[in-house]
Amino acid sequence: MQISSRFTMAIHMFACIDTFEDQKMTSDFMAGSIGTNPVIIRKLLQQLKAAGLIEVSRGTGGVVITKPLEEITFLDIYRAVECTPDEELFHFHENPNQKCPVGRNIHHVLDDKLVRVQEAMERELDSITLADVKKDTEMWVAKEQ
Amino acid sequence: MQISSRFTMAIHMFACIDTFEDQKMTSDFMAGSIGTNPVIIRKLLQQLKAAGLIEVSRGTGGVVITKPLEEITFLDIYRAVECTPDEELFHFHENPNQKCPVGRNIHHVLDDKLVRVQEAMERELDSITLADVKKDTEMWVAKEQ
DNA sequence: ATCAGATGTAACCGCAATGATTACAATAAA
DNA sequence: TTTATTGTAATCATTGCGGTTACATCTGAT
Repeated sequence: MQISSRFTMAIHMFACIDTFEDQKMTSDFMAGSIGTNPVIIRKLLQQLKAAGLIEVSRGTGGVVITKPLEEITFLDIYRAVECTPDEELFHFHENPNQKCPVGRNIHHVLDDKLVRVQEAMERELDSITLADVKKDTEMWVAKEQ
Repeated sequence: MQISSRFTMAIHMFACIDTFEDQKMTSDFMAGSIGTNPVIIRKLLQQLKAAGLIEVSRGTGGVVITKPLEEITFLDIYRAVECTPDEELFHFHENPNQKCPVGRNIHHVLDDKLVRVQEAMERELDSITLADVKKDTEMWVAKEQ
């Protein structure tokens, strides 16, 4: 299974908010840039707001990023929009047979290994920030000229 | 989204095949240990066979692991049973607006970063082998005495 | 006070993947 | 030939995703 496109959409949203800093950013505008529906954007806005990453102005519209870009990591965004049960990357089969020596111990054997994999992934997510996105966006846009 | 339980089920299957090496291993037995249906097991057997990790004896039953356990990594198993489109961990939103400077460049900006995260995860998956599982299974089973 | 333009949110829809289940043909060995 | 097993198709319920419509709510401007 893949990580849902909410993650890349959320990063795209931040890129819009920052790139068009001088304009009032609306869910309609972002939906247009991302190629989706404004309601999808508003749901993501709520998730990002709940995570404390943005503030949204009701009625008037407009979004403000609440922290410096270098303090918002991909992991922050991933956790904000990816609703994984118990934050667990791996779904463990739920009824191993306790009467079988393998079934009885499979969790003991695997849990730490799965955690290692998840942590490796999260470490890398945590090492990338929106400042990196800003820098590279500006670079690619400049390259267009 | 979570990685499907096929992954932990497949590892559990290998643990069964190895632990009960002296017995003929059937899909019924493994289904009993894992707590699922024999048909689920047989589909997984087909995927593991297609990946060249096992051989299955039709008619009579029985499974043979085709390589030394230390040569089968979690990444091998992950790739065998987890059917992700194009092996891509992240699902990218599909219609970024080419008329918007952000939408036009978002792939350029993000692709390498997403690859870094995926590679970090796969590197860790590749560092764990079935030999590790065998060792720890034996340890935990011994601890029961 | 009203209006225009936003957000917030509920209620659906269609689609796809997962895991489970039944059924049965094909196979191999006793 | 019988028996046990695999291979596989068909079906099902559930879940999550992404999309869409509808509408209440809010805010600032006129």
